[in-house]
Amino acid sequence: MISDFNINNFIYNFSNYCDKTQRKTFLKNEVITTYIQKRNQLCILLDGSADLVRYDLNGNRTIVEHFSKNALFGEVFYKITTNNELFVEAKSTCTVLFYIYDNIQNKCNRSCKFHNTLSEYLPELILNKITDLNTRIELLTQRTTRDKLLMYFSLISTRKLSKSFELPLSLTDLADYLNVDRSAMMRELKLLKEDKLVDKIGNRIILLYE
Amino acid sequence: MISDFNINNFIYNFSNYCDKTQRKTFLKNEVITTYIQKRNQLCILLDGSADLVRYDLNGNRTIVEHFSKNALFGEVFYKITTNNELFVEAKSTCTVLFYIYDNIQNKCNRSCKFHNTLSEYLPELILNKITDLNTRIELLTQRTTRDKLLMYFSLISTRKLSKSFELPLSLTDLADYLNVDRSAMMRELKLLKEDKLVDKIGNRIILLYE
DNA sequence: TTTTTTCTGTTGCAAATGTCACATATTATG
DNA sequence: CATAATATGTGACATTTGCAACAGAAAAAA
Repeated sequence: MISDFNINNFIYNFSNYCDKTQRKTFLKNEVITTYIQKRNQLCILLDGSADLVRYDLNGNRTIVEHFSKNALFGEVFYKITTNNELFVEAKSTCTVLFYIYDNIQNKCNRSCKFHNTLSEYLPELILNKITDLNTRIELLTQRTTRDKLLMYFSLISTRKLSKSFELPLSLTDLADYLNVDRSAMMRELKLLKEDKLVDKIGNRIILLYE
Repeated sequence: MISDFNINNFIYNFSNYCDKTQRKTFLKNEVITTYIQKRNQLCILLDGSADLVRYDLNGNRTIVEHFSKNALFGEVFYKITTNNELFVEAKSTCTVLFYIYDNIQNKCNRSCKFHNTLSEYLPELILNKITDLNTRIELLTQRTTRDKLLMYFSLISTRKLSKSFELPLSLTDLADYLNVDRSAMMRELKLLKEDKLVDKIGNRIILLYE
């Protein structure tokens, strides 16, 4: 397991010494990158959180992925298939490492400490990314809005080790993340309350089952 | 880019010489593995095709992922979050390499040719897996059944370099892959034909737009 | 071959979801 | 602070989707 200390340590100490990487800071709501060209750009979110967002022709907004600290993203991971534009938007102040991924073996030079360390950490970061994507697919393949909400709540509950937690998202964003209409989601949330499965006090969700 | 020749060559020649791997063949419809325990199993599909399938409590069947030659799968990539059982089922005769992934650096011994070669190829296989998962998410986040069908057809069309192609799936499987009810999907398919966007002759789909 | 099973195609109806419109609350911003 | 912008919450109505049931076609098994 990679500790936050380790990864931050390695990035902050070495990334500026490698001429193939770039480190940049973004304010909330700034666009970190777009997936339009076909660059081999690989990004590591060193700090903050961000969303990969798509707007379709009907004006629907979808939060395709949510990234938090140490997440990997970027165009290397994407084959452009649709005409829709994809943006990575900062949800808070973000520090991002940009890196052109040609080949992990293809280091800038043999003794570049940054690249050696990146090679060491990358497998675990990648494994985390894949499990995140699989979890995302599990969530999206829930058949009903109710099931999506319950699974989402269950995920956060597990992460926070509590049946009661603050939503880390606005309800508007949650609907865009679950790929459902916001007002339809609000209705389902009300039904969950009426069925005494979930309680909601302000921004706090309390799971009432089990 | 990894050629099929290279990867098969390396696997078939070396996998038997490494005591940390296992190679096994499965017939159509056999269960290759389940995602129940939390082993660090990593599998490489050397030949054939397979589906990751989930059955939920209501009897719905979902094809979570589809794997073809050189795909990676296995429990390493999965955090078990739901109670649902996940199976990997062979769709044709499959050859699968099983490998316990503790650490890619953690080779059986320094001179094991298999592990050295695996280390070399794995990054590209992983990159392919991530792009596949991202494409899967794009498909699942289409808002309507019509959009899902059109995107799916577009993906196959691009892959086959033709507006006319045989469906590689039964319609029943396609519905389970798009996460929609089969008869509802059939209805939408009929509407697509009526709207002259798509033609369907037997198993063959012809895209009529653009 | 015959029989059985699975797949395709279709329908009416019920249920779920999306759309729109609006009021109020909350949060940003000048 | 006042004002604007955004988010929450709700309801009536339209549309989409799911469900169940069935018949015929195709494929698999005996």
